[in-house]
Amino acid sequence: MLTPSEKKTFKFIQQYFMEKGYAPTLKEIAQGIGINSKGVVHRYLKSLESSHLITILPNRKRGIHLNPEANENIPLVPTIPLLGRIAAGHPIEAIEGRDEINLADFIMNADRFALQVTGDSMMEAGILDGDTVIIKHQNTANNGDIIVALIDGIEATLKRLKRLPDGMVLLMPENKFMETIAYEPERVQIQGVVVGQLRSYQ
Amino acid sequence: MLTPSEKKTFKFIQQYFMEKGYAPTLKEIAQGIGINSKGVVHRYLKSLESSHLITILPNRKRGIHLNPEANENIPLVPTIPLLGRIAAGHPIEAIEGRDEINLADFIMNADRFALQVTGDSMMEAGILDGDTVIIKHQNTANNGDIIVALIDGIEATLKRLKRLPDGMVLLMPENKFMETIAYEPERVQIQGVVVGQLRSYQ
DNA sequence: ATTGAATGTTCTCTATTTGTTCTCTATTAT
DNA sequence: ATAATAGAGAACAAATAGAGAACATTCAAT
Repeated sequence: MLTPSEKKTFKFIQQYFMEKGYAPTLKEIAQGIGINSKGVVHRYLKSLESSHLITILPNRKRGIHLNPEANENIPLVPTIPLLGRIAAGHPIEAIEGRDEINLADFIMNADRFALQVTGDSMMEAGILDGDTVIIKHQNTANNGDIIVALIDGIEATLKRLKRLPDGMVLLMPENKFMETIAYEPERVQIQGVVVGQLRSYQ
Repeated sequence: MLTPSEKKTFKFIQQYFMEKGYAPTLKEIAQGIGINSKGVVHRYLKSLESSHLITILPNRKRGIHLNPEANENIPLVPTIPLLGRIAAGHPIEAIEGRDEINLADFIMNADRFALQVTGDSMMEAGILDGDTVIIKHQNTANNGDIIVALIDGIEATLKRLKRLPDGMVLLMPENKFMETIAYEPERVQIQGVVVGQLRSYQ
């Protein structure tokens, strides 16, 4: 069980690692968490090590390793540290005010469910074959929303929605090799709207 | 059976845990439930402990554990139902064996963190401007992995990795308007590998 | 190989915060 | 009246937080 100071220390190390690519010195950690004593920092590191969150290479300068599979961090809150913003050609830049992502906020909710996407019809919108989309269940949608639509009560499809002034409903794929199709409104039933998307590379 | 004050105390502790990830002090609980006396809080905690709702680590600061069985109402594992597979032109098809996605498996781990992506350099790999990528911290990577690389110790970038037989390192964007650049291996430091990606449309 | 500065390690000391155990009082329902 | 519930707050013990000195080790420059 970590004390707040130990948690703070751990987060600082993670952040430092990302920005610089190597571990901080004790002095840098001390400054980073707002104290002066290297000795105190060392004590915190020992504690983090016995929680298996880090490994200390004895006597090595910047000899701190972040441990891969550390389950001490029993996540009551499904969060993951958000370390910053990455853009080609710049150092990683911290994001003010937000330092973690709460997955519960991000996705979970009673009326949400997931679908696994097959096919490339939404490729150009960044939704690839194999991705999972999070759908909010609702029967209406706005122009431009990506929706799950049921056509003629049988076919299900994931498309971007556009309603024409004359009432026709366009279902537009995001793939230049596929065609937009127009339907009479009574043939199209909206089942939900895409509110999130996730992909695993493992 | 719990008295109203004890229930209030328990709920406060649960809430605090969700928000901070560690237990509150007696003083914080007292403030949280609107009283002044630490002693009174301690009495409530003893009662909660004998109801097996919590465990108290003696003399430890913030030494309160929530007992798992007591947390049925609060989802320990963040999951979302996986309803099936959607492909253009077919009804939604159920996926056997898997009926929910565990976000904790998906993402969380001590050596994972998130970065927010700026720019379109990985657009054709389905990673768009504004997306969040989940990075696993590691110093090596395989050909074809999408990595966070630090170039000359300064620039950070998200690219696909390819090593040439002659030792040069290619960092390849997934955008036909951008160019692959080759670096001497010593200029490129691998900071992590993309293991997941998420996007919110809200 | 030597040297010196930087860094890691181990301490002791101090202060503050927090947990624990009391006793005392007030209110409410049975 | 009695018991159960709520609360205040004092007194003490223990954990946490921090400073900083002293020494050991590493590492880069010479």
